[in-house]
Amino acid sequence: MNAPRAVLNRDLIVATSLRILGAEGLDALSMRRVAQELGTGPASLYAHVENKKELLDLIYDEALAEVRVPEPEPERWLEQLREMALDAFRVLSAHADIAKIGLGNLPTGPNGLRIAEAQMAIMLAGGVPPKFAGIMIDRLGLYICSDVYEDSLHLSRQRDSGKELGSFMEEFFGQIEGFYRSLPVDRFPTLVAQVDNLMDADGIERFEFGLDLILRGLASRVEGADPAGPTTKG
Amino acid sequence: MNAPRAVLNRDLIVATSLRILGAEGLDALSMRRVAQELGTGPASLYAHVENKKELLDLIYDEALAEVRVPEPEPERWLEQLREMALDAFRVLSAHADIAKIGLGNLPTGPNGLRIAEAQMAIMLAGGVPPKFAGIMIDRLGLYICSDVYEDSLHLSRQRDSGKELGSFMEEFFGQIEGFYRSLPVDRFPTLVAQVDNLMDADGIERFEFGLDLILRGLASRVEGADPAGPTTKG
DNA sequence: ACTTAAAGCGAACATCGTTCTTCGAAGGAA
DNA sequence: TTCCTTCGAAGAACGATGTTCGCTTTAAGT
Repeated sequence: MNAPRAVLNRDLIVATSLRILGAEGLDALSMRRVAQELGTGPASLYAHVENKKELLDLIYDEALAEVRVPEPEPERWLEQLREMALDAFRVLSAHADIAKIGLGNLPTGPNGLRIAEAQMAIMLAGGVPPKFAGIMIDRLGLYICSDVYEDSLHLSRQRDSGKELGSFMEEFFGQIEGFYRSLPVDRFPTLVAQVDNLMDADGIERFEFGLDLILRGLASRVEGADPAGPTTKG
Repeated sequence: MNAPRAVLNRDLIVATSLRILGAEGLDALSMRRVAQELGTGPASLYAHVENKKELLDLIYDEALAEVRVPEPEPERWLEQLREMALDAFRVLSAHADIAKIGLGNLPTGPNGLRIAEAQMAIMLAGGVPPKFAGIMIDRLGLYICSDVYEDSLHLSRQRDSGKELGSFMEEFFGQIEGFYRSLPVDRFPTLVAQVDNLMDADGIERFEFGLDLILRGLASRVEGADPAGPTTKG
């Protein structure tokens, strides 16, 4: 019986984990589940990976590989920053609740560094003061990750409920809306009156709104930049 | 033997949990730990609390009780919004890593609602379009919670290391800085050149910078507001 | 061919959240 | 007072988790 040895390796473990994450979510991504998928036991994984945290960091950076980075065009620096943020949002959203891993971990993997390098280059080319650019990388990453993470919690709840996405969201937000409407008007007059404005706007809309605020704020601190920001919609 | 019965109740459990959270962190806050502190077993808690998630939601709202809310002054709406955000940041930071609970949970507790009501009232008084105000409450809450959460991860790591806070932070960021400096210059030229600008600025400074961006961005979308934002520092 | 270093892997440990089940005491009704 | 109902207290256990220990098996080096 010449069963092939050394079938296990780091890349295979990472790829398998990423597949499980996408299909079943972060809660289902246990060491045992990964091992099971590879036809072995959990102990076998520890020869290739320090611990679970390292494995998570690895699959996070692996997911970031899909984020595209452009060559800096000084005239379009704000638009480029915006495009990169939207692309990162798209990629992270596509990998379900991976954003939880990125929250609070500054980028040390090759792809995280690649993205940070591109952001820094774009901002410096655009004339953003280096000190601002340094903090901006941090703030942008935090905003993107936290927003995707928030969305992922809804998806996780939907997965647990077993319902179909559309009907689940409808029911979920319907309940929230009903809750807000049932609040005592004397204590929360403004909130109750504005329920509609609290509830409309879906995920991507909210993300773009906040991103636009941040970029407008940055532009207002950079000399020569259009204070109206990259978009003028609304 | 008139041993007092019914020593357990919701408020006592919440208060005890909040004390453990502050002293030992979120990781140490298990149902068993809370029960032990109350001299009983974990099963006893379930008579007063649905499950752990509900308990966490309760202590989160309890912590929010410390956030002060002002009467709206239409002329100072941006400053008031800023003051509330800083106050919430202060309160959440004081309760260690409680911010993780608030991430992704829209406010349904009495204190969360009280804060949202005040924010909405301030913005409407200041002339912010209701649709913007609705999203702003969401975006501000997300920004505050995610930033405090990021900080709490550092504190958690420091707690596990057993070291004193100052020396831990110094060592931690020293390692990160060293790592960045050791990167290959040909692949990450801009990043390596700007290490100093990536690392300076401590927690509160970063938070205020991002908050300022968001508020400037909002001001630029509201007619009649000062496009330079609430502060002009930097 | 023999040695050695390391991967594979079953079993176990210490946790965790939660549930089942039993016990006991408070409070109302007769 | 005495009985009965109700519900909180709590021990034990279930199924999971991340991780470690120790043994076996294999591949590579000399």
